[in-house]
Amino acid sequence: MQEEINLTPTSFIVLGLVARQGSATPYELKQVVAASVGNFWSVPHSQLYAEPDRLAAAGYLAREQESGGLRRKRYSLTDRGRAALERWLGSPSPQLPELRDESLLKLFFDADPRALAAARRDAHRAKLEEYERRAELDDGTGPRGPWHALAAGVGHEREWVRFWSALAGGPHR
Amino acid sequence: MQEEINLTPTSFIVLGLVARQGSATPYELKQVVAASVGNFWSVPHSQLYAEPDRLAAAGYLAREQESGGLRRKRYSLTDRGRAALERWLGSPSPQLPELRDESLLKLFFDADPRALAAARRDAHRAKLEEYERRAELDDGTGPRGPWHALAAGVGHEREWVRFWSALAGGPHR
DNA sequence: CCTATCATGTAATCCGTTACATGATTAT
DNA sequence: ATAATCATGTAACGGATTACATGATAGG
Repeated sequence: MQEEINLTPTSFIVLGLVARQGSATPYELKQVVAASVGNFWSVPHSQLYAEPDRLAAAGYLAREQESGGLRRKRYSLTDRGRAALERWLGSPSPQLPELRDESLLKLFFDADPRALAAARRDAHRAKLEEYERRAELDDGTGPRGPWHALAAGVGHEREWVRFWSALAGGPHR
Repeated sequence: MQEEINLTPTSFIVLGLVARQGSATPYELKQVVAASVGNFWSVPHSQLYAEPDRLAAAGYLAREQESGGLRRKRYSLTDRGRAALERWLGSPSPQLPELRDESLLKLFFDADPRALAAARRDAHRAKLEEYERRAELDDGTGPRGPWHALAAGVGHEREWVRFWSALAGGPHR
């Protein structure tokens, strides 16, 4: 009777955000994804409508129809969902993530480094500055997870600014 | 008569490798992907059978059946394929890549940082050492693209070793 | 000779992307 | 009022992953 599904990272983004909010509608998920985790793992809004239903069908979320005018669907964690989230949080991730940077592919296949590098440097610089601004706003209250993730993002962007800058500036061939 | 397809990064990996090799069979592609670009953008072998056919149907690759015992399919670039590859190499990549690091998701959702960090640090350290070994082997001949990509990988892994080490070692909460 | 691994594919499923669509709010 | 944007979805398609399958080669 309960559908068997396998849980993807998208699933855990939904479960994690619903856990943090207590309950959420797809549109609320869209908002909070955009403002937080979407910076390093974005989810198109259509998924934020489809995925909660998938999770509900498998018993990880409870779904209630609001009775008000919009009759929106609101989701909250079931015990099963909370357990799955906890298990995931406690388990190691065996695979290293892949870069999957299209510019790096182009570089690999001998695109002109100078031409690539300047644009990439600027793009990463802009992202870096955005993160740094955001980091300044953090007041130290609230969960530490997002703060750590932000710190990771800063380091990451900084490294890429370094790499592409070096390539844009100095090198010979 | 010619199918319309849109070209994904996987397409360009195939086109780029076929260009570099002159011609290739799916199995050869599998080998060379594993040894090179697969380090930062892997492609499952089934795709390396399907994708060349897709590209051939759209006129980007020519396909010939070998007459020998195995009758393997061998692909080579058409003018159309070469043009598409060149166009791609010369165009900028507008989007910044996303991290999509599952460990970072867990960190974001308040998994225990210490537990995560030690394992991540070691994994990235191993990858870093592999890259550094490979970099030593490079003799400076051959195309510069892969060399640059390797340098990027070294910087990237080094940064992650730094980040996770800091998290595993010092921090307080 | 037998077994394990290499080599070479095909098939099914499914998640994710993209496009389409429409009612509600806000701005002008 | 009208236009624009916000809010809330649905539908179609396709590429990617996973699983299945089988012939060749090499090791024991």
